[in-house]
Amino acid sequence: MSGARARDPIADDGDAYKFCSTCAFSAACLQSGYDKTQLRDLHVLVEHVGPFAEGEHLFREGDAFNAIAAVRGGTVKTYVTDTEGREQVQGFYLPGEIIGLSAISQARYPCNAIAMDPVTLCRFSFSTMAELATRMPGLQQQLFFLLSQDIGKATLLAGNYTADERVAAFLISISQRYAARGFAPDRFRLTMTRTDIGNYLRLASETVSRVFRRFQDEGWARVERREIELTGRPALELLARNVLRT
Amino acid sequence: MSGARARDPIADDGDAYKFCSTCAFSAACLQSGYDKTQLRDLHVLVEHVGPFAEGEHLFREGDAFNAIAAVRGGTVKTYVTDTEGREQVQGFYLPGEIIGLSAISQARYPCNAIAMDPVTLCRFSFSTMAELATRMPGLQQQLFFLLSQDIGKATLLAGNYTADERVAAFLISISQRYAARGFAPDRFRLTMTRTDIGNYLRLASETVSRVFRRFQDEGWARVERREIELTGRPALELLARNVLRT
DNA sequence: GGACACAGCTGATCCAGATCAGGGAGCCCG
DNA sequence: CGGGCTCCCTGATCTGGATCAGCTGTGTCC
Repeated sequence: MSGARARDPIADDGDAYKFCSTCAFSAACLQSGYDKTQLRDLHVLVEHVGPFAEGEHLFREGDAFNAIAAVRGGTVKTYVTDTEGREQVQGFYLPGEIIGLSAISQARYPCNAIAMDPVTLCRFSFSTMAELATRMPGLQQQLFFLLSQDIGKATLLAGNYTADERVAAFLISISQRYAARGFAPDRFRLTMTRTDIGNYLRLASETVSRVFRRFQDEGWARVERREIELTGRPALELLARNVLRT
Repeated sequence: MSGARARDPIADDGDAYKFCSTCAFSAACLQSGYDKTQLRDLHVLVEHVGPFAEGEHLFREGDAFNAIAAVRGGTVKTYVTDTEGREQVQGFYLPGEIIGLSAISQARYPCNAIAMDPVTLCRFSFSTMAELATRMPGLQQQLFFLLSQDIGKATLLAGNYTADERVAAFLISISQRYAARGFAPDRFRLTMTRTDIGNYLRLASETVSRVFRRFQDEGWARVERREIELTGRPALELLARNVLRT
């Protein structure tokens, strides 16, 4: 059934003493040295929410911030709209990844978040979590880690890259992130349109199409509508190297 | 003497119970409710280092990370070099701003940091600070705040903007950051070359020159080598609006 | 003072990717 | 089943900013 699994990645259920295995917080959990009471504290503040339907907003720019959330299933897109009404996609969030960290400093969400397909979340009250983090150094570390990681991620796309480099980095990044959560890395289904990818990579959707075609002609990928198969990883990784800094 | 102050911004000295007034950590200090012992804890881990000479590296990509630092005086540039040897500037840090937060997640600095002019720093051991943060919720909050703020900053430059928008945003941002620390906002001296500005904004240095000239012709700024005077703030702010999201 | 290096400016040309235009394929709904 | 979506693809043209080339002004070192 690994084919089916690759097509519809969803985090497995956690239980009272274990996080969903894909979750970015599982690392905090895996650290030994906490008694069950503390783990229960951490679990108590998790609230499973959703499903949100495709196109539904999880939050909007300016909404009061009080919770961060881990994606359990589905894909979330965050974006802002500029004064000319053009959409700038800030990120895509796959199962196991954390949304909302950039909202801490302003106490309001600085962007909109929308479900690309049916989305379920684990929501954590941020203030409760921060309070708990003062008693659980491992949790505090994990929060620092996640925040710092997001700075790095945001910095990557700010660079000066060609369309080929950007698209390759996009594919390799998606692939790596699926792989890290245990999903098939070389075959997956994109949940977003070419326009969304373009708005994320700062390219026109036509350019995204053309680069996909070029990659296919080179034998580096098979692209059929949203179905992607990576057939020439090394070449793509070489292109992506500058962007991803690997 | 405010003219002289504008030309050479430097943070005032702190003392045993007070941070330098420009420092990003002063907020944690201003919060009431801590006894002097705790404040002393915080001060004890501050190490004044420098001065670093112009062109000297504060750290290099790959160096082990153990401390974050607040700029006390001077300007710091962070940058990476791509596979073709081209420099990508990631940021400029003015007095009061914090360097090194993006290193937390990897335990190594992900970029180089170099002094643009004589630089002095307040260096804080990060592990000690994190440990202290478990006992000082205000400090923990401040760290979360700073990290989250950096995510937002990094996101800004990733957008899709014209050369005019980028340069205007650069000038307004520098101006606002000086203003926030109590320095003259409409008249300042850039410490970096046109090439550095271009590498930061993802523009050729020639383009930066041409945009400066255009701004001058429009009467929005007086530019003479590195000396800048903003004479048409509203127009520049309008241009910068999309980038800075204000 | 003279020679050299480097920062900055400006003009001419080029090009990657945007924009414009049109066409086809899958999909939902009456 | 047909009509009208939206998404995606592809070709033609345009353009903002890069690149190339050359010049000027300002240190700085001998």
